[in-house]
Amino acid sequence: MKKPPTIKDVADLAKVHAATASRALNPQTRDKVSARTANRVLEAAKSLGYAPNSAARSLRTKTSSVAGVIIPDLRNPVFPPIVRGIEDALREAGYMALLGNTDGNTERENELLLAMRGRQTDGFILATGRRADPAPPDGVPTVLVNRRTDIGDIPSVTCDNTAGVFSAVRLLVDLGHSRIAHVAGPQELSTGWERRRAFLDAMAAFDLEVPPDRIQMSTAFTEDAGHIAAQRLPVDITAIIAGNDLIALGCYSALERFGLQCPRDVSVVGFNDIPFANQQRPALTTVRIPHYGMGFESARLLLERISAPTSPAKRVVLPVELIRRDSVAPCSR
Amino acid sequence: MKKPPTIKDVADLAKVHAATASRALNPQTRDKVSARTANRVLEAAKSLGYAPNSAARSLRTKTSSVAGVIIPDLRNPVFPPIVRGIEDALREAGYMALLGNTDGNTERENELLLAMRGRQTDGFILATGRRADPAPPDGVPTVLVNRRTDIGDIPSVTCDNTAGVFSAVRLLVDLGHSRIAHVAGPQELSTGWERRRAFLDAMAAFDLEVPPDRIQMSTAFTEDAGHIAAQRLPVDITAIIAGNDLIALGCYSALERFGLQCPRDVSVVGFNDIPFANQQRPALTTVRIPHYGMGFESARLLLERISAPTSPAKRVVLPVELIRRDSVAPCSR
DNA sequence: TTGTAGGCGTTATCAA
DNA sequence: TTGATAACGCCTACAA
Repeated sequence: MKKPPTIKDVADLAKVHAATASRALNPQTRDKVSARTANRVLEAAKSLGYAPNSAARSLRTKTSSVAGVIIPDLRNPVFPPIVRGIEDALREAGYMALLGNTDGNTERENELLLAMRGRQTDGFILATGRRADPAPPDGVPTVLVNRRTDIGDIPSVTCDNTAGVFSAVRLLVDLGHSRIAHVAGPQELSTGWERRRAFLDAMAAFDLEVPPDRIQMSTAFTEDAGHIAAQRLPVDITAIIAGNDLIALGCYSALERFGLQCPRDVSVVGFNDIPFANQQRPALTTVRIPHYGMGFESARLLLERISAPTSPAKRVVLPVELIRRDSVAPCSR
Repeated sequence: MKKPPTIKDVADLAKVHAATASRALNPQTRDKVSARTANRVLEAAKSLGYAPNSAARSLRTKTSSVAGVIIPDLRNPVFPPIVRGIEDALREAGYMALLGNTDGNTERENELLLAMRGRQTDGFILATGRRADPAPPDGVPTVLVNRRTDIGDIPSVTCDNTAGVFSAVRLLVDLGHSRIAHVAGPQELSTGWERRRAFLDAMAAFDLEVPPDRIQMSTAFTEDAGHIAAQRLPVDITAIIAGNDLIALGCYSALERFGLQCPRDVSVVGFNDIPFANQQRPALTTVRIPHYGMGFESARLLLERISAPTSPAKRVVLPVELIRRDSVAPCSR
């Protein structure tokens, strides 16, 4: 178990001084070195399998090229592609991701933020979407993904929830539906709140009534919670827009329980287009959101902020796409 | 945005030398300092909001309390729960996870290993293990999860693929099947190889023939690859054991294409029990593996190795469970 | 273009 | 028990 090579080893092998090796190794300063020496150094580095010691570099430069990524739970199917997108964008810039799960627990989130900041994290990407979250640790660049705060003081990357719900409502209206219900996600999360908001706006735009009992709150973005909430809906509805796909699946099972068939009796639209949405019976009509792209963009935005921390807080909104499958049909009642 | 306090600031405030402050702050060495001074230092630290600079500490101690986790692709549904388990176990020990995806690309894997090692990673958990992978070069503690090498020189956490396949074969045999086929995963991966091996052994144990064309290789653990491989199977088979669930879904669509019904004409068994396996039509019978537990155990094992690097390489094998659903039925032919 | 020197914050070793 | 000192590996003025 020998110790990894240092820049000194590389320099010795290339017969230059460590300072020169440093300049040759760093693309930023490479042009302050003759091309010939630079090549020699680069080759020496490769032959030794040299990797810069980032602790030393961090100590010197006060940056770590590491971003903290904090999400509620990786097992929620929306997050893997987001995290993957983040990682790909970070990698392009030589950054890596420190990952942490909070299970929606604020205390744990704060612990994680503290622990990561102690590890010299250059910035944070948070997907832990409460609407009223306190501003993150000051001075450390932060970007929100898939959520945003009510006051727009933190840069964020979200998808166009409003347009997505509007297109779903429009589709149902075009199919003749008017008694449309909404099983909303948790209202303390920006996604749950925005989609309910958009639902009300869209229904109003189409001059359709929404009696209070046609909106039921699901306590979580899960199939079980959706099932429970859907059972409270009145029986005269002909279509449901669900807060997300898992809630939509909960609606499926609730309908089944009431002896109703989808889409014959009730149409259902989800949100997210998770994997396997197209394999459900019936295949789920849903609003596809660009998970990977949102992750990717959020990392780009973070990198931007890291290099220009005082730039104004952008809010990026990515377009969504309605994917029509078998869970919607013309209104029969 | 003023710079954070250093140990020197704490020492000055407590009127001691920095070295003493360091001893007082570190629980390990606290007893080398008088209780009175220790208290003074601790209070000074708190009042300044002191947090140690982990870059400096890493530089000095060569440890970082960070583990590198390298997987092929987070979007593959088996990995999120594994990674989550890893993270939970690491957190218990004050560790964090640096995550990297390789897409099965060896070059990228080496890049990642290098970059992570440069970041002072204390150890690695690899879920990318090809069977013939050489040991990681440089004595950095490493654990494989969900994979292992043919020579057992690297600690690993896997599930009992052999028992899983045996129980699947037994179920099918009990249902009267004898012309059982296997759509195997990639043979350079230990999971693909072990399951095929176990299939042959199990069939032999039940005195059943396996003509060569009843084993077809899938080039990847994906639905598409499974579909393609399944199309090459002879038509007289009455049951398929798939290398994993995604391959099993590929078998579903291949059967459909041949006008065969599952389970009426052909029974299908998968492996892994990914989310939504129970929502397929028909609901997939499969071998459930303890994803989260494997991740958790692998992190525990890594921590063990970090504290005792020369201990013998354990190989942990976790039990699996056959989940019977609607994709198997008594043999009708 | 290259070398020299100093310091980032912490901790381990040695001396008092 | 405490203090002084050096060193971890890298980067960057500054000097040559």
